[in-house]
Amino acid sequence: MTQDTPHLRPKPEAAPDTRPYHHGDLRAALLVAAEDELADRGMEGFSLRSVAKRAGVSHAAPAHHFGDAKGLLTALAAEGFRQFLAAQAAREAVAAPDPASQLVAAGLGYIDFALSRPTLFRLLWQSERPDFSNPDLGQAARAAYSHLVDQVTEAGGGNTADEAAVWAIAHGLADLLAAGRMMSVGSLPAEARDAMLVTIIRRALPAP
Amino acid sequence: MTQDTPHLRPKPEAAPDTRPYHHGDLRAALLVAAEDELADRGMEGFSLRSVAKRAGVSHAAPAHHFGDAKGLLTALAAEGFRQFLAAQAAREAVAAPDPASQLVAAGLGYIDFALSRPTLFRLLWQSERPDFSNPDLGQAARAAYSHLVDQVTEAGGGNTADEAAVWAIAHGLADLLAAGRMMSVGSLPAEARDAMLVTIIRRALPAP
DNA sequence: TCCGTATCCTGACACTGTCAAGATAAGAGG
DNA sequence: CCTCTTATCTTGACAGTGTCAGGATACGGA
Repeated sequence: MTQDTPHLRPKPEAAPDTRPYHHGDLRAALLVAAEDELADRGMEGFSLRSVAKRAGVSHAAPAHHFGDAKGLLTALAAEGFRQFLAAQAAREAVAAPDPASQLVAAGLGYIDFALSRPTLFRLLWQSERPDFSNPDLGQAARAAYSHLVDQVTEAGGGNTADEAAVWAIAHGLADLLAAGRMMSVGSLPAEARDAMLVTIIRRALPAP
Repeated sequence: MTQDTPHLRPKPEAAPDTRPYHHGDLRAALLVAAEDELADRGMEGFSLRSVAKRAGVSHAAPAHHFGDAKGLLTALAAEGFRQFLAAQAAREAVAAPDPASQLVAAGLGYIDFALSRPTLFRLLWQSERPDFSNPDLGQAARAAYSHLVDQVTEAGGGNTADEAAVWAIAHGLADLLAAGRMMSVGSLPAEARDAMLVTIIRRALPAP
């Protein structure tokens, strides 16, 4: 949900030409700005001062809401994990109700998320910047894992190998496609690409 | 901006500064120092000045050999891809000679590399810092991909889905294990872990 | 109304990467 | 042996970064 930041965002009845001293909902605005920053400059070009500038606020303002940069990225990662689960749920909602189809749909949602928000995907899975001992983030991350385990169990798998195989193949596809490294699949048109992904993911499913 | 910082740096005339003005093989030393830096401080804590300090050289010395930080990381990534292939070759050398076993061995080598050098693995596959249009790096990266395609072809698979499935499952396992996210597999003792990985990778192999 | 306090700003510091200019050593040609 | 050229390395500077300290502002009760 990248917003286009056209101009100021005053409360409708506020003074039109002067930005109020108090932002109103700076915390949410900073999270939006942080995701825009990640999308624009990548994980390694991320700058806290630039995020503050995007939100139209001084360079030290984020500290009051998030402590430091790690705190901001921790909050963003927690929100990201929730949206990550939502992307899977969106695919599951339009898939056949049998467990195997639901599991494949979850894999497609996994990949959808990585393709539509590649840098946020990296923040969740590969970055060392979020604080994963944070309770909120830890809970959000565990929820994602639990969802996988539940789906595999319902699809008939019960052991470690079943879980790991499905997880690894979905994650591997997501990561390689998000990084633009798997062009043989990534350059296909959306429909053909989805069909290909379904074929691949089905290989890792527990044998019936 | 520390202009009047007291430089308490007594260059001892009496004490022999045995370090010669010219290093001798600074380029190689910087590559070693850079990998140490990545291993110690992670991808996001990497500092060019710190690398120079590790090599016992001034902060601007790396510029002459690599241009800028991107240049250093590009050279390191090229070297990394060659070691990445070497890790696969090491596993292949001790595996059965049939194509399927060789392909599984390559997958184990893929994972070995990610586990023994996790940050370097990220530099190769997820970082935006290396310049992948660099000829040397491009060639090294293509060699890794060609090796995969060759192995899959010999193992009887010929289509895109075959290649992608094996690649994705090896890469997914490597990335999740290197990040410490797949503890159900990662916490196993080495021998049991390898057996588990073989079981998982075989699922993605082309059907005979 | 008034005041406590959450919110936000300004200024400073130690870092970072990169550029410019000078110092030093190695090697080639006489 | 002596100069000259060139590659190598150092020093110093600048803008940008994250974070801390202290001051300014305005919201929300009392």
